[in-house]
Amino acid sequence: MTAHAEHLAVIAQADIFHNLDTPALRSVMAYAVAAHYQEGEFVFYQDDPAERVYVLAEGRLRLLQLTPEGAQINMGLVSPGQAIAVISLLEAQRYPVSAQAIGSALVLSWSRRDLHHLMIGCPQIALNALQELSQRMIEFQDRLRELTTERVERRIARGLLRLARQAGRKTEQGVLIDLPVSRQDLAEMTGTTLFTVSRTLSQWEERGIISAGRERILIRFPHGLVTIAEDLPAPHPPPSEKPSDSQV
Amino acid sequence: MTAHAEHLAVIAQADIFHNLDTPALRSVMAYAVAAHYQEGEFVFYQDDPAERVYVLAEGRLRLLQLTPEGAQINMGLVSPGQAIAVISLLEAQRYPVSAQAIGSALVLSWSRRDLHHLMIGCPQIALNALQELSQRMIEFQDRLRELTTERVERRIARGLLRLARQAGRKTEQGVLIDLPVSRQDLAEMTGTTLFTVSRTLSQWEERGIISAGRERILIRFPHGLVTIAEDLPAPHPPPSEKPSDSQV
DNA sequence: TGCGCACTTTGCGCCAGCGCAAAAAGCAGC
DNA sequence: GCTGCTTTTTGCGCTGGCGCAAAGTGCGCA
Repeated sequence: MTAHAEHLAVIAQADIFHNLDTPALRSVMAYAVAAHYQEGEFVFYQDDPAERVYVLAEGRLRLLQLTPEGAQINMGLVSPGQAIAVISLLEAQRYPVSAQAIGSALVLSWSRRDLHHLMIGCPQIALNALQELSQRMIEFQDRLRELTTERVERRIARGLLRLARQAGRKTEQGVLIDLPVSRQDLAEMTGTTLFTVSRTLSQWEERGIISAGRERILIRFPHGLVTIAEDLPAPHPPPSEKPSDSQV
Repeated sequence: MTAHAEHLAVIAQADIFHNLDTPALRSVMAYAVAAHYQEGEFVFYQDDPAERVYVLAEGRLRLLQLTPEGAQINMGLVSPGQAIAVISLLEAQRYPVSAQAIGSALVLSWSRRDLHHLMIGCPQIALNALQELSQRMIEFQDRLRELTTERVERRIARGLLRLARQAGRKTEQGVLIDLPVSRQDLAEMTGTTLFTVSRTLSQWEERGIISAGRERILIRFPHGLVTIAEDLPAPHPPPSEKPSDSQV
């Protein structure tokens, strides 16, 4: 389905189309194709020929990579305004990951040809894309470093903080991860197993740092997580719900 | 030092300046600054304000990232023609890694302003940069996946194969890694310790797959490494030097 | 030719985190 | 409220790979 005028605002919000003037935005829109996806549907599959560049308008996407053995790891979360599959700009490439909708999602996309054409006419788009990619690159470098040098507990703490940043919603209880996140998901994101994640979360729950349920995590005391992530000397014990463990 | 005409050929070779016409190349050159570095010198340091984009003309660079604890990991190798620190295009960023010369190196660089200006005038440059970044992104994703899902031995095998691809020189003995690579370096690249690397290489040496010395690695039987990297059922034993272990 | 340094090997002990199995707890649909 | 499915917890055993110490080796330099 071709994009309508209603999508113009969305396009203007996207990182990759920042700082474009209205005529430019209009021509971007003219080439856009919009599509809806339901929970669990795939926007594209890893290893398929990369032909379109996507921008997420609404909802969230999960990026998955399959290992040769069939195991699956979570390469990241896409929030509205982000572009994915920029690799499609190059000829004869394949998608390096699969993109799957979490909940329902609205996605805009452009063919390689069209976006290439738009970029030539409006280099700012290419610069924006470069910007976005660079940022993501840095994030990857950090994850890589964490993975090679840090213990599991720290990695999980960081993973949770990252999630909170990307999909956290403040409530009076604390920061709620506004997504169904299973222990398995967290394990994939941090390079460990669901067992270890489960044990670690339970431990944090006892300490009052978080409060976790089935595919639901509430961070009650974010600073506690930061402490673990940065390996600081444990600060004040968190404001626990329970009356007084230490005084009994 | 400002670039001279002699650098034009180098510039034309760089991935980021592919497919430019001669006038464009000339203006690129007009803004370039060339600099030489000796073994071990740093082109830039992590966390310094990112102000220039670099293209390696000759030699090799090592990208290093420091952990908060002071440990250091090897984030990659830069070969001639590659661009680094593209992040500098954005305002107010800092270099996410340090870049250090291996042997002597010739580096061209452009200021944020100038390169930005060049890209606006010639969008192809931005597209090329996007291309280069995308490729590197995929490599990072792969490393990330390997790190979370694969055993140490496989990671070392892959690391070695990657090195061979980037800096391998064919000889009649096999593929020689044309760089001083210590066990420590390999350990940083693959997320393990120099002890484990040492043990693993010794083992491979016994099997005749490689032949290693002080900061020197010769891959005698690349297929053996591939076998390990892909976890295939061990193929023919390698054509060992030693007369006949199995028949004695 | 010999010294000193940096890199490498090897032995030994240990434990963080994995892997599995089985039980428990949520959740959804009927 | 019951049934069945998915997610989560927990116990237990195990081992890959780390960490350290000490000895060995190759290389550059005087």
